[in-house]
Amino acid sequence: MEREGKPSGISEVERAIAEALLRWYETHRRDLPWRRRRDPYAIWIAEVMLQQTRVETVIPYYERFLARFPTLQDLAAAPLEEVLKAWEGLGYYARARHLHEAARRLMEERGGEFPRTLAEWRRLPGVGPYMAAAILSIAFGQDIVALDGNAIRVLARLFAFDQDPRRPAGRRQLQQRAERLLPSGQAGAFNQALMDLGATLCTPKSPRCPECPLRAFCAAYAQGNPEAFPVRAPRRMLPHYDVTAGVIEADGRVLIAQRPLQGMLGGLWEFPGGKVEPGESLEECLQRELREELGIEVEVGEPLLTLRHTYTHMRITLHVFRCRIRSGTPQPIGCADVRWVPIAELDRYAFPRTDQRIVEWLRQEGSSSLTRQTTGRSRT
DNA sequence: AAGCCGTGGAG
DNA sequence: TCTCCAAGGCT
Repeated sequence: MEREGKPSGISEVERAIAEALLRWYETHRRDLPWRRRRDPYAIWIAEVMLQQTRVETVIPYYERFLARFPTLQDLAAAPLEEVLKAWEGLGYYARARHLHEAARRLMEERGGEFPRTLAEWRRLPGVGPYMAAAILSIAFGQDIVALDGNAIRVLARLFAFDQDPRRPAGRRQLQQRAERLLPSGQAGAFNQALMDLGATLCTPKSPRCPECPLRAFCAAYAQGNPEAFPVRAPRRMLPHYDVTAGVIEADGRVLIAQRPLQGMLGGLWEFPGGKVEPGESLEECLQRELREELGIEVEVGEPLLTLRHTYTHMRITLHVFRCRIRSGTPQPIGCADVRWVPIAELDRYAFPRTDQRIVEWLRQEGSSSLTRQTTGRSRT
């Protein structure tokens, strides 16, 4: 008794798995902001933000972003700077640049109409195989499997899948096996059910198998080693770098530079500086960086603060110094732009986390020195 | 193919 | 303090 529109040879077990999954999802699905609506724009924004990012982290960003850019038209019409500001602190900033560029293209080339095929979605910057499938299944109800990290983990355990799902061959294999499970007309629920299951029960460490609706079908559970799946590659050691940054104040303003649009933290603003080279002192590094990036000669003053930070592929210790310009006028030589900004207006610019901490420090320093001044004046 | 790309929370 | 890693995509 084959159902229509499905691959042939769907077994009773495969049907039972999908049924158990969907039944569990009906009662256990998480109430998330982007699940309260079904328009492609909202789903798209959520999917971009959720890349490699926890739900709890995304929610406040999502709410603010949709309030600020309610429609595709609003997003396309906005300056990139405002989109980056809305993204500030969320990380992986290329997502914001790609999202903005894609919105502009959708408006210009399609009159604001969203694609309805995988191939068309994939042509948009920032849209990969997962996101295209997720949007089409969730927002358009198309019968397409969307495998994210959660779904991959759930399925790898369900099948005790011994290949590496990050490699193309393993990925294709898992995709095919997932498609056999997909109940037609319910791909959106099916995909999200796998994600919720992976996020809440079938977690990377200490999965809560006793509560799992798929326990009876799970090969890894039967073997007693669910944590062994999916197979993962060993981690590499993170290199460490010493980095310097300069705070240059003049006439009540502080100098900030915008990072090049491409590459790490692209388009964000920072206090200029850079990596210390072998055999170089912190002061020498800062002088060299400011000469190379801004074309100015500086005198390095007092150290202000030291920050540690871990990025995806390196750790840094950031040494922040006050600096004074000896000669030259700052120009955007090794950066996208340069600006003198009153400390009170720094919050208009998008900074990476480390520089946000410097901004915070400057504000406190400013208010405390203001307190000192006020106290001093009152005594005079 | 494999390295790059942020951040914060959990354990 | 340290490791792991979360609704991936780009080059």
